[in-house]
Amino acid sequence: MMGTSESLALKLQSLGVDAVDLELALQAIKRPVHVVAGADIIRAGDSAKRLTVLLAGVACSYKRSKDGGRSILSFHHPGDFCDLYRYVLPERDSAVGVQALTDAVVAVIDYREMDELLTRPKLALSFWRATMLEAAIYRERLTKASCGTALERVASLLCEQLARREAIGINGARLPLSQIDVADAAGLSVVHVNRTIQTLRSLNVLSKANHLEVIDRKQLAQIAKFDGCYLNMPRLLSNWAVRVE
Amino acid sequence: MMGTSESLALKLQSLGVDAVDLELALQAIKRPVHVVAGADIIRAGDSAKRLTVLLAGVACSYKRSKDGGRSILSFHHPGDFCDLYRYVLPERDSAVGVQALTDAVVAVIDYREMDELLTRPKLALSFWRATMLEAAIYRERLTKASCGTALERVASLLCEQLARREAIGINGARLPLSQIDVADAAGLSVVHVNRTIQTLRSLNVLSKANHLEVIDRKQLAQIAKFDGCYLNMPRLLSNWAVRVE
DNA sequence: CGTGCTGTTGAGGACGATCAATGACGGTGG
DNA sequence: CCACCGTCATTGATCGTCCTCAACAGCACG
Repeated sequence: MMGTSESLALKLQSLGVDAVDLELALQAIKRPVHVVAGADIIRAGDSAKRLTVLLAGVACSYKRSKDGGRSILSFHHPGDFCDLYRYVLPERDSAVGVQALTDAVVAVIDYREMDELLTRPKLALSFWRATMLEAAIYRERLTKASCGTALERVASLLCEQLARREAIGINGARLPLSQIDVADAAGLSVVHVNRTIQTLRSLNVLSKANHLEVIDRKQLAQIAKFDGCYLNMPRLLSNWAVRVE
Repeated sequence: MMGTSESLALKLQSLGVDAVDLELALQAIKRPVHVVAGADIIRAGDSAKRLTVLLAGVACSYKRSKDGGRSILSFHHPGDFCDLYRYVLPERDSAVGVQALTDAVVAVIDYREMDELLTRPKLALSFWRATMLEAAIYRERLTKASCGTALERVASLLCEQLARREAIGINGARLPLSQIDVADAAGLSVVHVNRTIQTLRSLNVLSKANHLEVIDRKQLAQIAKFDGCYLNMPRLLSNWAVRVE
């Protein structure tokens, strides 16, 4: 797990964690395990006494509707904490689960060690920041989901993932998501997502390959009306145009 | 402001603040002012060195789209902090503003005093909880906005507001929101919100009066598929049915 | 070689947006 | 006191986006 904690380190640094605290936090991470694509990392309703951190791969937080449908609330990338909410809120019965979308590696921090970490005020503030960032992401998704067209929603989703991955040192233009994942996250039908993606391909924004690969980020950001500011990642400001008008 | 801080006290208590910390927090609240309906409480892009707390009235966080449209991200009720995100995230240019929807009273906590408050670990955790709760609200709104029908969206919105107001001791069935506010928050056109509300009226869920008044909460919660758990308010569990199926 | 999953294509229909007009109400100034 | 105005609520009609259903192609898997 030596190599796999790099993303986590970058993530924590972007949250303002200093060198000493970073070392402490990394030492608290224990028991890395592999998870196969499609498996649940956290079952809804389960209430373990530890935090789960994604170290490699892509996962998603999701809810099941009673008709069996999956509604994806957010994607997780390496360095993300998957269940911070369970630590902070006494709420027993969160209906939210976390599922691996690719083969993944996760590790844990026991609540006891987390308690220790939080005695350090600056570290506590950083974790608060992580939650604030999550809220900002939801907020952004919410506006796009409420008012945006399908094209905007999908483009916005892709921008967000690319930007977040960039922030943790993953610069590839390819996103390991299926169209089904995108549909469940954007709140669109698979059929329509397919057509939307084809539109993006015909605009030379996405590659013609049968996987999800972004060719023209600038145009994608334009279509999405994407303003990366809300992600609060200083490293990104140069790459993602700030909408001015 | 003696009377107006009751909601804030209830809110903080529901976040787990103990008596001592509560007293400290309340003492940090300064300079209450009246705001008329429609006025901005916080302008987007403004970066003041103080937190703003809503003490009375209803407000909303909103974003303006470039065509002048208003997209409401969340409503604020007495006791809510309006701009916690600015304190926590260095992000300078949040495009989010806060507007009073009714005549309101707001007060402030200077950042310096907030820094003091946060040296108390339990209080810091409570503020983190507040943000986590906000995130949970966004998450819930997101699922409804993505997958729900207009009826579900509107009903869900109303349930959320009623439940949150109940948690701070406001039990009235009337919500001081215009149909325009509901439309901007639900991501629907005013016209369609109007028709949706008429449907709810014909179902005897809303009163026939020309303001927004909920008659049958149980049915409203059913229509909204509302599960108040995510609001994490112990006092409410008895009133809002937990969806089981 | 079948079986399952993802991606693709076509056709019809529903939900909600948009445009336009009218009514109801309160406030303001003549 | 009444005419005028602005805001909010309401109604009708049309149109577009996206959903649903259904079928099929490509590919990995056992």
